[in-house]
Amino acid sequence: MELRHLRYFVAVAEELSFRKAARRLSVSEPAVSQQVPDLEDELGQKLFNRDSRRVELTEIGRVFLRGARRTLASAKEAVAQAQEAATGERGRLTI
Amino acid sequence: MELRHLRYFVAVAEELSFRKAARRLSVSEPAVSQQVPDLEDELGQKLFNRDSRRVELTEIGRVFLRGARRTLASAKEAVAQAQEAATGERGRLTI
DNA sequence: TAAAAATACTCCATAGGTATTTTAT
DNA sequence: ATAAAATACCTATGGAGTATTTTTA
Repeated sequence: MELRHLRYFVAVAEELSFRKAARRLSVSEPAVSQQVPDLEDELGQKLFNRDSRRVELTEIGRVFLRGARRTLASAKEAVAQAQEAATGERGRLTI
Repeated sequence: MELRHLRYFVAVAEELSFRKAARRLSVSEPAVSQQVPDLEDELGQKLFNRDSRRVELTEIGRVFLRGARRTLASAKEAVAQAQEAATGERGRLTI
């Protein structure tokens, strides 16, 4: 599992559409149609109920969505904290 | 940035050795020697001071280590929660 | 000179694209 | 008939391996 899987999953969960998620992610729809099932296979759990007409989160998908968002936010924060630490360090050095 | 970068970074940070980290990750040392600088490049920050003799975390590396661990733990927990939800759901259905 | 990281190179797995098919309304 | 997901197929990016070089204590 990589952050890419989580990014794609969250986009589909928020758009409730593979096409719209793909557009938002700036990738093709088949790329999303590949990665989401890959993630489901790795988890061994269906995250969406879907047919050609509607996409909806499963109960497990709703649970995983919280964890996926939390993880992506954590990654983002880790980067931000490193940047802040760098700024702080530079500040200390150049004073 | 992908979870792979964080896994490799944390392994090096804990082993303070690219070789030992590679062994622990069951990959070759050059794989680690490639991914860690890739991560540093993406962050725009050095995470380790290193020469052929010693590897040590930078101040920024120490900050990022906390975030990387937290993120990996979050990903792990997200999976665990999905599995637990699946177990609970199965339980409810089969009662 | 020994031990570890970095580099060079090669290979291949897979992410992603285009085209097409399937499916449900 | 339409719209969206799934599938087929192909390409190419980049992750990873082996061999080698560089570095420094």
